[in-house]
Amino acid sequence: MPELPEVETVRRSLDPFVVGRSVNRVILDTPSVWCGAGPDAIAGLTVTRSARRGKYLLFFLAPTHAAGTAYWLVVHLRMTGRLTLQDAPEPARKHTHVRIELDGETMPPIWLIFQDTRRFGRFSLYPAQSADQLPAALPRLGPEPLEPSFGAELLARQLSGHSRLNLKAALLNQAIVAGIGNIYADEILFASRLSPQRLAGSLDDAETARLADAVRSVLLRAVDLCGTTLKDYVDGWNRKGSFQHCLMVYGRSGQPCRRCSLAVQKKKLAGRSTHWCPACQPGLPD
DNA sequence: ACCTACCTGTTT
DNA sequence: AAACAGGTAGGT
Repeated sequence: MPELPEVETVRRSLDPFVVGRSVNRVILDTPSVWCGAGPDAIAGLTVTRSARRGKYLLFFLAPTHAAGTAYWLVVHLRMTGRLTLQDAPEPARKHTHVRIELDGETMPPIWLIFQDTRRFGRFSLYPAQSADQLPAALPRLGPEPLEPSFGAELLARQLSGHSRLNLKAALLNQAIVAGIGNIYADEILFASRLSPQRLAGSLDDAETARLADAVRSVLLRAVDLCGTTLKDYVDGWNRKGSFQHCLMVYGRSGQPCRRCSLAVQKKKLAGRSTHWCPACQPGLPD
C-alpha cells in the first residue's frame, strides 16, 4: 500500500487527532508485529509530535514527569497495513493487530487501530533523546525527495556509487532516495522519459535533472491527491486517495500509452513488475 | 547485485 | 494450481 505519498497522507490525517493525547492503554492482538521496547512502556505518555521519514511514520511520546523516558513509536505499513482512527472502541477483527486508546483531557477517548492483512507491517518502539532527533535505529535511508535540498546535484551524488544499477532498482533502493516504491518508481520514470532498464551511471546531466524533477513533481502531485488507492490503502479516516486516476503506466500493460498511444509494456525488473512505454521511454532492446 | 522468505487474499 | 500484490530483511 504505502509509499511516501500514502504515508504522508496518513500522517497528516492522524496528526491533529493524536497530538496532545495520552496513551490510555495498548492492546496488542498480534505480538509478532511489535518490536523493541514493550507496549506497556508508553502507557501514560503523551503524543507530542508526528513525523515521517521515507515510508516510516513516527510518533514522539513524551513523559508527563521530567524523570520519565520518552519514546519514538515507529510504524511501517509495508504492503497492506492500515492505521486508522475510530471514535468507538473497536473489537479485534480478523486482521486487527494493535489497538491504542488515546485520551484527551477534555475530549472523549479515541482509538488508533492497526490492521494488516499480510502482517508484514511493524510497530517498533525506541527510547528517545528528543523530538528533534529521529531514532538512530531506522535503517540507512537516502535523502527526503520533498526537502528543498533535493535536486539533480544531490540525486547524482546518491546514484554515483551505483552506476551499474538499473534505474528501477535505483529508485526502489531506500538508501539512494527515501520513500519511492513500485508504483511511483514507474510513474517517475515515465515522467522523466527514461527507460527503467537504463543504468544509473549512464545518465547525462540533463537526464539526471529530468529524473530529479520527476521525483519531486510526481510525489508532490500524489501527496496533493492523497495517494493512490488500488485496493487496501486508506488514510486515517478510511478515505481513499485519488492518484490512481492519474497513473500513466503502472497497471496499464497492454493499454495505449496516454501520451503516444503505443502499448504500455510490462516485465519484471529488480524483482518487481515494471511498466513503461517503449516509445516515450526509449532504452535498451529487450 | 540478486534471491528468497515473510503472510494472506485475489486473479489467472 | 500457480502467479501475483503497494515492502524490506537477510541470505548468498
